This record gives sequence, structure tokens and C-alpha cells, in this order.
Amino acid sequence: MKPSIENIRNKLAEKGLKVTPQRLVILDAVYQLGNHPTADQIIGYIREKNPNIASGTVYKVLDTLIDNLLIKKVTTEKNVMRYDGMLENHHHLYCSENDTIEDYVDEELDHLLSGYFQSRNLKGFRITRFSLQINGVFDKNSPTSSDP
Amino acid sequence: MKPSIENIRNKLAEKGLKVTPQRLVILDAVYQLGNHPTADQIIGYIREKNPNIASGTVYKVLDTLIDNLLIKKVTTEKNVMRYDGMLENHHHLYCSENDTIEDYVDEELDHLLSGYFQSRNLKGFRITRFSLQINGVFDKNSPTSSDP
DNA sequence: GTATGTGCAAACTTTTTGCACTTCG
DNA sequence: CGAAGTGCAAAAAGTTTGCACATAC
Repeated sequence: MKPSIENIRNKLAEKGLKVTPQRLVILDAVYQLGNHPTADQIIGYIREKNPNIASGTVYKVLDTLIDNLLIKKVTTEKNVMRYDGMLENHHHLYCSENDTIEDYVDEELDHLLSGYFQSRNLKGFRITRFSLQINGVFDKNSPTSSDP
Repeated sequence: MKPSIENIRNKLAEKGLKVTPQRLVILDAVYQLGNHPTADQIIGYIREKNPNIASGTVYKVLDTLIDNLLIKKVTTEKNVMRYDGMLENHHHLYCSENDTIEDYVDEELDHLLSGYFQSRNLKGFRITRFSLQINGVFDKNSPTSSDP
């Protein structure tokens, strides 16, 4: 599932980016950490094995990866940026209880939405993409939306 | 359309908040500025007529207003918070070209979405609300989504 | 009068920047 | 070798905090 280092090397090369150890390790960290890590979490993770990396470098590399469409930014209500290695069209489940963000892939929803906006053209606005922020709470009891 | 000062006074009082000049002027600024202002824009606007307000106060008041459900935060890809005086359920049009965010009210869309998620229950996640981020560009030519 | 709110200035967190040095290709 | 990338340390930007003073109710 998670791309191998060799795989990551290719992704960088395909974009014409120089393959540096820092870039490998940063992109790998985004994949390994999975749950939409902050820059800080990425730095922490990397420094375990690679204590010499500069935080400025991490920010620069993350920006480069974003510019080259290898990762995406995820907006949050806190003022920290979070990063996402998933590139396919998807939405997000925001859980306020423990600040987690889960990817939510739902092609049927995508079709529903694009169909909706195709008929109902927003005049003066050309849509490039959309994503649904779904807020709520993860719940161990898996309740239905209608509790007694 | 925009609430009068008297109206704002009532909103604060209804929530059991003390009606201070700072709160009046800050909430008024959010309404007047309209387009999802940043704290900085709010401070700038207020200082024109009221140069003595402290920025710490503005942040504290904004937090109070959020806690009391008088305004909402709007997330952005930049790391600045933006504030929104519109409370009704709505979505946002993000225009990357000039960093504007427009409110988008569409009850039909709301019904479509809540209907969709009622049937298709996300197991383990209790949805409290959702909002659609619609990214794109405002365009003077009002093109359809299917250009030749 | 008292709980609540404000001003101020300092501190904190996150992110950006500039420049000499290094490295990938 | 040369263009591109990194480290470092300083600083910018945005926001939070603590505490003495002020004010709404």
C-alpha cells in the first residue's frame, strides 16, 4: 500500500526533481505517518533516524512537493498546516474529539456532486474541484443517525 | 441586511455577554467587512475609528464570539484564520486567483447531501455537520463547464 | 460591588527567508 | 561543473497569555 523508497524515488524523478535523501525521507514520512501529519510531526518522525535535518528544509521540501502535485495541504481549524499524501479525489472526516482527519473516498458521492453542479451551473464561477468537509465524532458504538 | 448596532447589542445580550464597545465594534466589523475577513483586516478596519483597541482584545473577543455561536471560523490553505458572520448552513466558493471566499447557500444541495448520508450511514462516525469547499475561479465570461 | 472584560507587552508557535555551503545529475 | 537543494540562524507572521486596570450590570 505505502509506496516503497524505490517508488518514491521514481515519483520525484518523474517530476524532474533531484532525488535527495531529504526529499526521500520527507515524502516517506508523509506516507508512513498517514494521518495528515503536521510539519512538526514530520520533523519529529524524521529526526529519529536523521537528526541533522533542518526544519527550514522540511518546509521547503513540503512546498516543493505541493507545487509538484506529490502531496496536498489539508486545511484545519487550528492554525497548523497538515499534509496529505493521498492524491485521488477524496473528502475528509474531521473528528473534533481527537483532532483526527480521515480520508473518505466515495466515488458515488463524487458523481452525485459533479452531476448536481453540471446541471446547476454557478454563473461566473468555474469549478476546478470540490471537497466535502464532514465534521463529526468517531464513535465506538457505531450508532445510526437516529438514536432512540 | 447587515445587522444594526442595536441588533448587534441584542445578539450579545441574548448570549449573556456583556455589551462592551469593543465587542460591538468587532462584531460590526465582521458584518461590514463581509468577505470572511482575517483578524488583521478586522483590526485595521476598527482602528480607523477606534485606534486604541488592542489586537489581543480582538482575538479574545473573536474567540468569545465563536464560543457563543455568533460567528464562525473559516479554514483556508494559508495559515491565517478567517471569520464569518453568516450562521445559516452554507458552503464556500474559494477563488484561488484573488483569495476570496464567497458564501454559497443552496438548500437543495443540503437536502441532497443529508439524504445521501442518511441512507449510506458511515459506520463509526456520527456526522454533526458538513460543508462543501468549492474551489475554482471567478470568471467574467461565465462559461459553462463544457467548453468546446 | 463584583464578575467580567480590556490593554499592554511579552512570549509562543508556526512558517519563511537569505546566504554560504553542499550535492545531484 | 553548474544548477538545484540544504543547513542554519535569524526574523516574520499570526496568535496566545498574564496581569493590572477598567467597566457593565
